[in-house]
Amino acid sequence: MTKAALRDLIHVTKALADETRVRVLLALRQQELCACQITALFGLAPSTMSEHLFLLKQGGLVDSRKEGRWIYYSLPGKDVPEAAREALRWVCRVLADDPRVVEDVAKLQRILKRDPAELCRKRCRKRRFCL
Amino acid sequence: MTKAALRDLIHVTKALADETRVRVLLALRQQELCACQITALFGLAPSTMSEHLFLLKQGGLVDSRKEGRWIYYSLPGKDVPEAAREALRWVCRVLADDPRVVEDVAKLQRILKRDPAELCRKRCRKRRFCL
DNA sequence: ATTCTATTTCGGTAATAAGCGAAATGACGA
DNA sequence: TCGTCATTTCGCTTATTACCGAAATAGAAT
Repeated sequence: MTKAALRDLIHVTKALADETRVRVLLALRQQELCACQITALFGLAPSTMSEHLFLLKQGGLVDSRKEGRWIYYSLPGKDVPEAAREALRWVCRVLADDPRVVEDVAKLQRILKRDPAELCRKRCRKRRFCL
Repeated sequence: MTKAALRDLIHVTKALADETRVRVLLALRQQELCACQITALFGLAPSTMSEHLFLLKQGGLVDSRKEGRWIYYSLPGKDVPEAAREALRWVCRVLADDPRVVEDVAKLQRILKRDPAELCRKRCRKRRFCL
C-alpha cells in the first residue's frame, strides 16, 4: 500500500516494545489524560514520560491535543494510520485482563478524583511523587 | 486470560521490533526454511541469525523442527499462543506489499533453487556469503 | 512585564540489544 | 571411531535506549 510500510511498522513495534508504553495505551482506553496524570500513574520523571509519549505518537498510537498549558493524550480516532490500527486493537484485547493493567486502572481512578492542577504541582515540585 | 499476558506480549513486541526479524516472518509465509537458507537470505553471520530466530521463537512467532542436522523454521500452526496469533496476521497483512519484502521474496526464489547443502557449505565456510 | 507552571529538550549514565568470530554441541557419514 | 558439518552458545565490542536532573520553552496568571 504505502511505500515504506516496513519503516512505519517498526515505529509501531518499537513503541510497543516497552512495558510502560503499552500500559499507557491501556490507561487511555476510557478517557483522554493529560501528561501529568500519566506521569503520576507510573511514577516516572516527567522527562522520561515525555519521551515515552513521543515514541507512542511517532508510531501513530496516540493523538495529542493542547489545551492551555496542558497536553491531553488519547487513543487515535478515525485518522489512525493503518500500521497502528490493528495493533491497538490487538494489544488492548490481549492485555485487558492482565493483573498489572487492572491495578493501573484502579490507581487511575484515584488519580482522576484529584484536581489535575494540584496533581501536577505536587508531581513537578517534589519529583517521584507517586499516588 | 493467562496470568502474565503483559510479559508474553512484550516478548512478542520485542521480537517484532527489529527489521530483520519481521522480514524473516514474511519470508516464511509460503514455506518452511532451514536456518542456513534464512541466513543466506539476509547475509548476516550464522550466530547473529541464530539469535534472531531464538527471539522469534521465544515470542511464539515461529515453530522449529529438527531434521538431521538441519533445523527448519516455519510460521506456527494451530498451537500458536494467543499473544502471537493476531500479531502475525497483522504484520503479514501490513507488510505484504512493502518493496523490501517483495525483494526478499524474489531473492528467496533464487535461494530455493539451490541445493540447501551446497548453500550451507558456502555460507558457513566463507562468511558473509550472500546470494 | 514578570512570574508561575506544564511540558519538552539536552547532556550524561547505566542497562539492553545487535553484531561478529571463535569455540562448543549434536547429528550424520565414512 | 573419527571427521564433517549445521547450528547454537559464549565473550566481546558497538549502538541503541531508558532513565534522570537541569535547563529551555511556551502558555497563564498576576
